[in-house]
Amino acid sequence: MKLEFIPTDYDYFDFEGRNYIRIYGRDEKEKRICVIDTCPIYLWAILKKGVSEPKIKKIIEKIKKIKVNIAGRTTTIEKIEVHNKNFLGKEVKALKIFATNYKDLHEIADHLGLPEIEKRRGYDLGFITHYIIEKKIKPLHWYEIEGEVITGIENFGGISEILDVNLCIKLEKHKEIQDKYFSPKILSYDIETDSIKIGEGEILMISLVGKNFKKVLTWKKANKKEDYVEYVKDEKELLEKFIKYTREFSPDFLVGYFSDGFDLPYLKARAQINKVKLNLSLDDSQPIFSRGVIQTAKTRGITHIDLLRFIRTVYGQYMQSETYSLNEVAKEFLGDTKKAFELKHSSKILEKDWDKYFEYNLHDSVLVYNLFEKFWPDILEFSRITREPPTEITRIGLSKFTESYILHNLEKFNEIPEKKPTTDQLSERRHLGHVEGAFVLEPTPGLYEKIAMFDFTSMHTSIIISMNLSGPTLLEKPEKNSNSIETSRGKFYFTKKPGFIPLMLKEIFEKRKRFKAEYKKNPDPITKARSNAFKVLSASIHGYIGFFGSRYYSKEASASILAYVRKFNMDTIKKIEKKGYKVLYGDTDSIAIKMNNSSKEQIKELLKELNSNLPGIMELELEGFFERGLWVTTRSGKTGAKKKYALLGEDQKIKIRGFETVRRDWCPLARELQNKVINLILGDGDKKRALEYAKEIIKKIKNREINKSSLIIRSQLKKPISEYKAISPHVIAAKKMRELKIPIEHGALVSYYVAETKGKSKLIRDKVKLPEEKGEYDIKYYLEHQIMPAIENIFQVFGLNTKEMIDGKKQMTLGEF
DNA sequence: ATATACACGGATCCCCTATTTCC
DNA sequence: GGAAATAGGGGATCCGTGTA
Repeated sequence: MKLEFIPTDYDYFDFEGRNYIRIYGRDEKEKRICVIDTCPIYLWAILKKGVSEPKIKKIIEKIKKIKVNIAGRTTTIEKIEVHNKNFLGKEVKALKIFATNYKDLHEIADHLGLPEIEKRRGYDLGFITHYIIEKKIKPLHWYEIEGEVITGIENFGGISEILDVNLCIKLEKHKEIQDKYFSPKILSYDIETDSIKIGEGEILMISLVGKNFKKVLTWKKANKKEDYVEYVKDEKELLEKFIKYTREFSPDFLVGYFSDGFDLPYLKARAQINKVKLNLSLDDSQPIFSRGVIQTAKTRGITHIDLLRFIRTVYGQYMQSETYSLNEVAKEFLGDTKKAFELKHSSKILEKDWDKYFEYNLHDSVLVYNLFEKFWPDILEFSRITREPPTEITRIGLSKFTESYILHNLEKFNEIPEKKPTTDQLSERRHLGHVEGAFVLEPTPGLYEKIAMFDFTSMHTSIIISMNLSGPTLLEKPEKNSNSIETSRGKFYFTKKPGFIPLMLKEIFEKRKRFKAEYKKNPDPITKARSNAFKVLSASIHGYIGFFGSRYYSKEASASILAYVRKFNMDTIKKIEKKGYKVLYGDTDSIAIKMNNSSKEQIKELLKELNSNLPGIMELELEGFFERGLWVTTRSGKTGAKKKYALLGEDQKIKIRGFETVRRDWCPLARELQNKVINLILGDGDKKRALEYAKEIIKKIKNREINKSSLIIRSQLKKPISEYKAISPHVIAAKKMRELKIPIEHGALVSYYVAETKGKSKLIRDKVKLPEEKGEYDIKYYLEHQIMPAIENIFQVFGLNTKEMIDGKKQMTLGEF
């Protein structure tokens, strides 16, 4: 049997003591295929230098006798080969030890404590990763495969009987073929329940949305019945129908939003109560829940994806949304929002409102479906680039992205993979403390005209590549013809012989450049996603090297990268100043210059000259020209504030960084006022209006004319309530919520306002009230702690003392500017 | 536990000293 | 009169959220 095949998911099973992989996917006719295969299973034993040939032979004989008995199976050594390999960039002689079961490699490694063996590696990758590296059947690539169709009970104990696929094939041959379009079958779902606590209330309804498929399953009958609503008898039937429809639709991806943490655990809990088997996987198994801090719920074949987790890791840092609620995220990426519906306990929902609830529930699944379509190119590209299946890459963090890429690309360098750090190493690394980071130039507060902004293109990345920085390229002692850098942890030397990490990064960097250009020439979601995936990967390597949990961790390399970052930025600033320009500000990789009377051409000429002196692939770029820029003092008023500025672009767009107006832990009133003030000053140059506007707001606060919703302060609970050492206002708000039985877990966003209270306490936390709580807002607090701090420093730039603004003792005139 | 460091700024914590209160 | 309680100042620390 010969067919075209694209893998979407992998799992594995044991048969007669050996590991077999199961690859789920589709053929060119969109039929469901399961491919069964196995691969050589082995680990590496790196030999000490200078072990003689006869000695090696002896060791091999010894190792061959190793037998491991675990969990009722016996794993034996199949064969041993001697190879010349590289480990951390150095040539080594290593034994490739083949065994029958991947899970037992760890145990075998424990039996290899021979004096001639230096290190044991390559047994901790996970069998699926190992298989993909070994056989190169990568997720979401097309293959022409040949194999025997498995039928009947003889093969693997009747596996084909259980699997709900069109065809089950034992792989014999495979060949990667030219990429072609693949559109996965998607089914999104969302549940509505009577309690937010997992399993505590009944599931009221479940919506399902796929291509040409819309359904809301419910046991609650309403007045008006839309076509998509299907009534069932009770919760048990609701669950059964959900499973039935899902299996019938047979999607590649079953997609939810926060469904690892809510929908699927809830379904599991209710299924248990109702004695229903939640067999959503193609092998008839139930979702597997892992115990980690963030719960995951994995299914096989019909792959469960929690879209929230992917969006959070990949786009979190770049998102405008202040929360990860489906509503905000959908608004940002789709321009669509949830249907308005006030969630209540089912007993309190009026008869006439149920059909609205159904519509609301359906629309949530529609949003999730559309979001998945939007992010599918990203999932596809990340999966292809890191060679890990979607079920993994939608759940891992940035360090794992990088690590997967490295592990899957080691072969080109003949490298043996480094192992994960042990618990001891982890605590040791964590105790090393921080390395000195980037340099930030203190600005002189003021309003400036005509500004040019320079920045280094992918600064950390280009430094790693240009200076050949990484753990394996670090030299133990100084050598001639090496790069060296003075850091806070001493002077470090790096070989000039290109290391595999800088080389890999160079490839990523060049691909990123190429795909970015491709995207600009031919903008479509795929080229955009590809460009973005390489951008994320490229930007994460530096963090990965400095991350204590990584396989290729190096504090020395991390310190050196940052030392170079400081050096290049400071040197460039000095050179610019030498040319007679004033440098207004600089942060890490950026430099803001006052243009004075220079033309744009002259600035570009300066840039060209600066670039001619930069090493390797390093490049300084023109970020843009700006008409005006505003820098303020810190609250103490003694120094210029870093990481806080506003720029007016030539396109009249205002770019605000760091100011309270961009921070979600300030009340909307203060944020909007500050935004308005900055806009008036920067855009129209209208200080008078800005001042008047501020005064108006102050008056309104005093007269209690401000709507409470403008005064709500939001803050995230970053850990369990009990772990807080300092009981701050938002912790009190969280405690209040808990008292009201509103489920509150860490990670939740807490809202509150500061109210006037009778008590004498000066602590703000004693004035905290929840938004629903009755009370009058505290005029003094909002004036002194929200409004004034947001605008004071800005007016101060113009020499205006705002101290008297609140009590209005002194009438301010424009003359004071 | 799940990429890094720098930075701001609010609020509380904590220690010290001065003042007030209580017996 | 003397001990204990309280107030207030100020630096240290905690905490969340930004920038890069």
